[in-house]
Parts: sequence; C-alpha cells; structure tokens
Amino acid sequence: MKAAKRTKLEASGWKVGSAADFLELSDEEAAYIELKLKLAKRLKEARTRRRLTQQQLAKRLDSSQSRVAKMETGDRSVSLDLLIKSLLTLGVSSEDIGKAFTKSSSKAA
Amino acid sequence: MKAAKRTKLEASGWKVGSAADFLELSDEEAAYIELKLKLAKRLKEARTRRRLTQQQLAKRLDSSQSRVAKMETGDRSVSLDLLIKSLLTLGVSSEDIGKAFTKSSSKAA
DNA sequence: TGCAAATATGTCGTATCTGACATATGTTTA
DNA sequence: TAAACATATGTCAGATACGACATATTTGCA
Repeated sequence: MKAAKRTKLEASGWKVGSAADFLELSDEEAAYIELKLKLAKRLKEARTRRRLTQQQLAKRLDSSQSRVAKMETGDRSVSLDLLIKSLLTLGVSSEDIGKAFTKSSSKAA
Repeated sequence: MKAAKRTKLEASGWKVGSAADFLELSDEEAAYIELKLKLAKRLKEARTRRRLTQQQLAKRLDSSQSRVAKMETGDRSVSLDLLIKSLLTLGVSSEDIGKAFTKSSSKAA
C-alpha cells in the first residue's frame, strides 16, 4: 500500500489493516479527502506562523484543543465547514483558502 | 438596505424586516455567506448546463429535490461540505470549485 | 535521561445538518 | 385559461459534527 493512500485512508477515519484496505476510493471521495488534508495543513501553517498553541487557537475559535488537533489531522469528524470558518477567523483570505483547491496548492503569502 | 446585503441576510436564514436588520455581519460571517452563495450559484450552473432538473440531480446525489433547491438558494441549513461534495459528484473539478473563492469568481470552463 | 508543554486520541451529551415528505409558488405549453 | 412540470419553503425524525473532558502520546529542553 502506498504511503499517500495510507495517509488518506487514515484521515478518512478508516483503520489501515482493516477490511477498508480492500476498498477503493471513488474519485470524489479521494478529491474530498485530499481537499480536507490540504485545508488541515493550511490551518496548521496559519496557526504556527502566528506562534499560537492549539489551546490558544481553540480559545479564539470558541472551541477546544482536541477539536483543533482533529482539524489539523483531517479527522473524519471534522467538516470542511469548520476548517474554512476557522481559517477565516484566523484572518486567512478567501483567496488563500481557495489555493487549497488547486493542483499545486501553493502556499499562502 | 442594499440589495446585495438583503440577499446575504436572507441566504443566512435571517428574515429581512426583523431585528436582524440592525445586526452587522462580521467579516468572517460575510465571507462565509458570500462563499456559500458562490458555490450555490456554481451548483445551479453545473446542473442547468447538464440539462438536469433538481429532481434528477437529487437522484444522482442520493438526496431530495427540496434539498437541492435549498443548496441552490444557499439556505442556512446547507453546509459547504454538502455543496462541495455535490459539485464533485457532478464532475466539477476541485480547481473550478476553488474559483468560487476568488474575488472575481470566474466561471467554470 | 526525566519532566513539562504540546499535540493526539477516545468518548459522550447535545446542536446542527440531512433526506424526506407535504405543500406552496412559479413557469411553460397546449 | 388550465394542466403539467419545475422550483421553493416549512417541518420533522434520524444522522453526524460539535465542544468538552479524560487521557495517551509526542516533543523539546534542563
């Protein structure tokens, strides 16, 4: 199993080693998971660039450290909604968020 | 009240004419609503371009006509998740979906 | 190494989102 | 006009995403 796919399966909430190993992801599922992981990465970058801990960010978002951790790992229980709202709250522009949708996914300025 | 703001408030589920008239939208709230409306518009365009009725699209999405209608009007009860998943299911690329995040929001090819 | 701070994981009660249905409101065509 | 089709709106029970808490794991520095 390729590492990239393993990461995606894990992010999607499936346990590697389970029956899910034999499941194939449809194009949309793969695109959705890839998107979530890119937004997760952007959130982590935005937070660390601001030198905030997950705890501090959680406070700004009226959320909890554990949920921020789940956001940043692209946990199955977090929605694109929450990721996008959180990025906006951190002051990341829509334009920069949109870059997560591009193939190259260039980093924010 | 400006027409653009009226539309946004209505999309957000608030009734124009209510006390919400006096509420101000924060930058993030405004950005979020604007984003949802752009995605809603893109979904409607993608559907009509394919000459599908809401009923037919609903079947493809394993959803209902009423929910598709709500998606296309940017109803408060629909998430960005559902909009994005629906666009992906319709075959719209991540890149094109990402265009909804840009200021000009140029249309898909 | 060992301790402390940061991050990750598991679970739970609750709030929000979902498809479905009924029904209202357009829109098109004979 | 009226009938047929398409879209919009209101509501609800079930699904899932939420913040919160406890606790495990990782990271970094003395």
